[in-house]
Formats: sequence, structure tokens, C-alpha cells
Amino acid sequence: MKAVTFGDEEEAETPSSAALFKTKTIREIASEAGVSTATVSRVLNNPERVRQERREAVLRVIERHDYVSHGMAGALAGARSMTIGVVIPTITNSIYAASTQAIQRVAQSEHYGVLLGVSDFAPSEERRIIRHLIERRVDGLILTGGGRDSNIYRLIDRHQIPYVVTWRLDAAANCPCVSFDNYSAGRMAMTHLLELGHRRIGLICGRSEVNDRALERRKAYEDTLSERAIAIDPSLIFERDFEFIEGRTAMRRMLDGPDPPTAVFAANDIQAVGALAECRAAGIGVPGDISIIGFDDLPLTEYTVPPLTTIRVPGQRMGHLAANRLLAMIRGEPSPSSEVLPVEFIRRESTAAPRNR
Amino acid sequence: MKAVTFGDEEEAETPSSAALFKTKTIREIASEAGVSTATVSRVLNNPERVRQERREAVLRVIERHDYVSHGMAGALAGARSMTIGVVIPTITNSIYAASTQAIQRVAQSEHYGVLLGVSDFAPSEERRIIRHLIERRVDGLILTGGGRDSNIYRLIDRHQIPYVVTWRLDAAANCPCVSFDNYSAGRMAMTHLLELGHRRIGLICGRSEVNDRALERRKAYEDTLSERAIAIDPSLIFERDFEFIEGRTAMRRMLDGPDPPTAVFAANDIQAVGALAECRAAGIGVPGDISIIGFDDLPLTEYTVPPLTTIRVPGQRMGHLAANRLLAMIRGEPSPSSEVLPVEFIRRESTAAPRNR
DNA sequence: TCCAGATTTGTAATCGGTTACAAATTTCAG
DNA sequence: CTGAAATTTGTAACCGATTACAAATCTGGA
Repeated sequence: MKAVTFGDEEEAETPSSAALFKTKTIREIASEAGVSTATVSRVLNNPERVRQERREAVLRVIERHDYVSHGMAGALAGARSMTIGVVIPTITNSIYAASTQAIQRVAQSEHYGVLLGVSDFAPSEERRIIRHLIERRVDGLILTGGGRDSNIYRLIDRHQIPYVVTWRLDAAANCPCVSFDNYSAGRMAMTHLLELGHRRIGLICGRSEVNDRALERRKAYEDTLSERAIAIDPSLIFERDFEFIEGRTAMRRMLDGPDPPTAVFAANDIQAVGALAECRAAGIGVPGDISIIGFDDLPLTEYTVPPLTTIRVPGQRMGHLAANRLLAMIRGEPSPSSEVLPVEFIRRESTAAPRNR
Repeated sequence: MKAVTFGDEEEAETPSSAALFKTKTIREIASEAGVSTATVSRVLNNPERVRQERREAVLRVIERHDYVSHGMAGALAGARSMTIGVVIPTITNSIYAASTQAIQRVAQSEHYGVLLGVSDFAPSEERRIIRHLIERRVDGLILTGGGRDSNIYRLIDRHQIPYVVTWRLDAAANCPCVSFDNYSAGRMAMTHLLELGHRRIGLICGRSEVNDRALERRKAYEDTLSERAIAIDPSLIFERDFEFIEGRTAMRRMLDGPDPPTAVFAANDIQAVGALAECRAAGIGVPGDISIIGFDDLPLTEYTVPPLTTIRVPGQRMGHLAANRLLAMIRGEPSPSSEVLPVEFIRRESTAAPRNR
């Protein structure tokens, strides 16, 4: 009775062609195990509610056929989809990669899958992605940044999908945000340069019309200058894509200008490193001739020459926290409040007082 | 008749509390539009099969209610899930991020969503992830690297899910692979160093027991040395995680050793940059005192000091190709063959002939 | 031994779409 | 104007799970 005949199993199984395997359904498993579908379902979802002996028999059949339940059917019938959706502008910038990976880690540890959408900073694409995620009935949603059309939020609300916004505090969003304050962080960077004595400062940042983080940092740049009655010179402001080369050419342009800055606020490290490279190539000393401060604290900034002064953004922590907040909401716990994480000023060697001229 | 009364629409809609919105079903849309569910379904999936007038009426109702069809129900009823699964070891290493993003781009442009799983180099986690993806009935699967347990492939085959393997040619996988040849690429790097005249060469790479790409590169290292009758010195081999700091400490150890190498093959750029930083900190000239060759050609390697000699790996192209191959298989086209993409040797300034001693 | 209460199991309705097939309508050549 | 072919539409049977509810079985104290 206990002996298992291998022959049986093999035979019960298969014709000849592998292509003929039909994926088993819960009904077939149930009938083969001599129980009802309800029991099989319980074995899978509430094992403790099935008598051990039976449970093991069912598991054996499941094992034998590599049965994997049809999640769609389950989700339809009322269970969770066990998937959350994440929308980010890009993953090639490692700062977004870090927060995304943190989200992944939390989600996976709680047996949630992650449907990832990359919007590439295009609002229309983001909208499409969100629709797709809703269609897939994700149990929750994590969005990056704010400034999106408010009817997107309405769409999400209509479908009663809990969501959280990261990388930005978005008042328009009817949900908790997990972020840091881009504006004050930007001010922190600018204040550093100003306190060092710089008065002519350039800005390199992302495109503020599609990236509200860039916008806030730019605002910080402009405000801190205005407060000190320093005129804003548009020829010192460069909005570019997140590529080393973009930072580099922007810096080139500044150096070629009639009155180059003594310091540059690069509102992200990628562009900062590009700018740094251009200075090096042009024989301009950093921080001797020109100071550069970055933003993000990418791991690599510790290894540039000179190491980059920058603002450390809590990418991982945001991802971690956002995911936990979201899972709490999914569990039905009362909606948590927004959280503003602190950023950290990382003083390294790319900034110094301006040369006395 | 044509005039639309806004009042009507608003009224038809809503009580007071937003929370009361119930998500509409296709049946409700159908009845409100005065058609059958079949027609609504057609409007959504085969619009050309519905008379224009009716179609527009239906679309109007859909629009009004922000109706989004329940993808699970659809997938259950036989339609595609319009989702592909992607499993990678990490996304924080930007080389994987690049290929993942390329996959995303292709998938999204064909209206597929991407369920992303990050295995963190843990086989058991990878297995879990794959099960989850199967459970979600993804239409196809993209796996990274080989060397996994063969019954994972059996599991996938049983469920008739087309898949492709990237970053590795895996003979065990019953599917097309899209990769480059890690082994020859490794040989390419080593040959460069050997031809420059180096005989004492260190190796820093990922953990070969969980990462078959690292394993192949290591094999290339060992083979090229053996072929030239150079003894392999285990004290010059470091298997570490993909972090700058790991490359750095590995280099430290080599420098501290009794007989430091004249060259180092860092089998990935992250560790190479770490090694570079350690040399700089220790006052060791690169390539004067020691040559370093990396692997991957991360964007940042162009900006290190000195710029890094490395092997350019076709991350984006692999992602792009893999996704296209997979979508072709999903469309039912005959299974494409494997493809081995070429790598490129990028000679920059971190390698030179050994100092004559 | 018997029965109330607890535990285990099965029956069948349900989730929200898709689609085969049939029915209704339109189109158009003769 | 007629009727066959083409186009549009609707009916209703699925897809494969979950779960409320009822039925069956087990447990142990009197």
C-alpha cells in the first residue's frame, strides 16, 4: 500500500510527444487524488484545514504533474492577484534601479510579484502602463514622481486600487507618498556652494517639463540665487537627458561661454560625472578652478577623481518603505500617512571656495 | 438626438461617496449601451467588426465609466495574458538594467506587460519566481544565464510556455538562447594582457558557483594561462559580489601579497572600477605599475581615470533580440534559432605592457 | 454507547470576460 | 423587387479557480 510503483506513475502520465502534455486543471488533480476541487484548493491555500493524510496524497499528485494553479482563475474568483504594479521612468539610472530593487525585495519576500512598467519619462506611456496594470488587476500600485494628470488618479481610485507615490510629495494624489523633499535637498546643495562663496553658478538638470524632481531642484536653484539677489542667467542653465555625455556637453558649453561659472550644481550624479570628465579633459581643475556638486550619491561617485560632493538620496529606503506601506494598505490596514525621508549632504572633494580672482 | 446631456451622465453615475464606486463589468457596460457583452468585447478587441455608430456609442459608455476590462477574466477565457515574465539576478548592476530595459521597451511597444523577478543570484528564489510567473500564466519567459536545475525547464515545458535564455548559451534549455560567448570574451581579455607581456595576472570575478557567466570567464582565465604553461595561483583569484568595494578589497589583498600581479582581469566593470580606485588610493600607477582590464563596458568606464580597457557586452541588443524572439514564438512563428552576438574589445588606457623589472 | 460540537469534506454558484454558432440585418447583382 | 452572400449582432457555453453552505465524519465526555 505504501510502496509507490514508479511504473504506474510514468504510465498514468504520458503518451509520447512532449507537446501533448495538456496543462492539468484543479479538477483533474482532484479526481486523480480522489477528492473534490475544494479540497485541492484548500491544500494549496489553507493546508491546515485538510487532514494530513489526504493533504499529502493531494500534494503527491500535484507534484507528479507539476501542477501550478491558474492564477487568473483564482484572481477572478475573488482571491488576490498577488501582484503589485510599479511604474518608474527608467531603470538604467541606478538610483531608480536601487529603489525598484528594494520594492522587489519586499514584494517577493511577501510572495507578491512585481509588474514593472518603464515610462521613459513619457506621460502618455505612463498612462498606458497604468491602464495595463489596472487591467491586470494588480493589488496595488507604486508610482514615481508626481505631476501627472489628475484623471489618472481618478482612474486608479475608481478601481479601488491602493497606491503610493514615491520620489515626490504629490498633493494631487489621494494617497500616501514616500519621498524626500527635492526642493530642500536642492537648496541644501545650493547653499553649500553659496556658503563657499560662489556667486556665479551653473545648473545642469533633467528636463523639468517631464520630470518634476528636476523641476523642484531647478526651483531651489533659482530661489536660492534670487534670495541673495543674484541674477539668474539662462545661459547657465541646461536641461538635458540623464546621460554622462549630456552633462559633459553642457559643461563644455559653459566653459566656452564668455563668463564661465565658478561652480556647477548638477542635479543628478550622472550629469555631474559627465561634467567632471569634461573639466578633466579640458584641463580645468576641480575643485581648484571650478566646483561641482552632484545629486543622488550614486555608488560610483565615491570613485570619481576627485570624489564627488553630492546629496545622498534614500533610494533604497524609499523603495523599501513604499512597498511596506503599500502591502499594509493591501492588507486593509488603515492608510498610512506620507513620509518624508531625510537626505544627507555628502561632502567629498569636488567642491571648494572659489579661487580669488 | 445627438446632443449629449451632461446632467444625465453625471446623474446616471454617482451617489456621493467616492468609495461607493463599484468597478463596472462588461455586462453593465453592455446593458447601458444597449448591446450585448459580445459586442462590447468586440469593440475592445476587434473594433473593425462592429458598425461604427454602435462602436462609438459603446466607447462613450466605456469612457464615461473609466471601464477597464478585467484582464484575468479575459485570460481565463482563452485570450492571451499579454504579459511576459523576465527573471534576472539583479537590476542594480547597470548592465543587467540595460538589457532589462531593452526587453521592456520591446514588450511595451507590442502592448505586453513585463512581470519582473529579481533572483539575487539565488537558485531557490529563481525557482519560486518562475513558479509565480507560470501561475500568472505569462505568455512567455525570458531567463538570464544557465546552469539551473533541469526540472525547471521541464516545469516550463509542461505549461507550454515559450521561453528564451539570455546571457548564456544553455544546452540544457530546450529553447533559443540569445547571448554572447562569455568564454571567448574572457579569452579575448586575457589574450590582450598576455600579448602585452603580462605573466602574473590576477582575477576578480563574481561567484562562480551561483553565476555561470562568472564561471565561464574564470575558465577562460585559467585556460589561457595553462595554455602558456603559467601556473595558476589561487591566491590571485577572488570571487566576490558585484560591488565596487569588493573589487577594491580584492585589489588590496593582491597588493598586500608577497608577489603582486602586474595585471588584473576584473571580470566585470564594477569590480574593475573598485580595483582601480584602490590602486589610486595606494599610489599605484595604472597602467604604469599595474594593468587592469574590465568586462561589460558600463557607461561609466569611459569616465574613470584612467579610462578602462574593457570588453563591451551587447546588453541592450541581447534584450532587444531576446524580446523579439520571444514575441515571435508567442505569435506562433517557428521557434527561432539561438544567436551568439559578438562582443567588442574596447582598448582604452588602463592597460599597457608591464614595466620592465 | 450516544450525542453535541468540532472538524473535515463536497456541491455548486460565482467571478467577468471570450467566442462558436445562430440569428438578424444589410448589401447588391440580376 | 428578390434572394443569396456578406456583414453585424446576440445567446449562451465555457475558461479554472474560490468559497458559502450543507453534509459527512470525527471526537470525547457523560
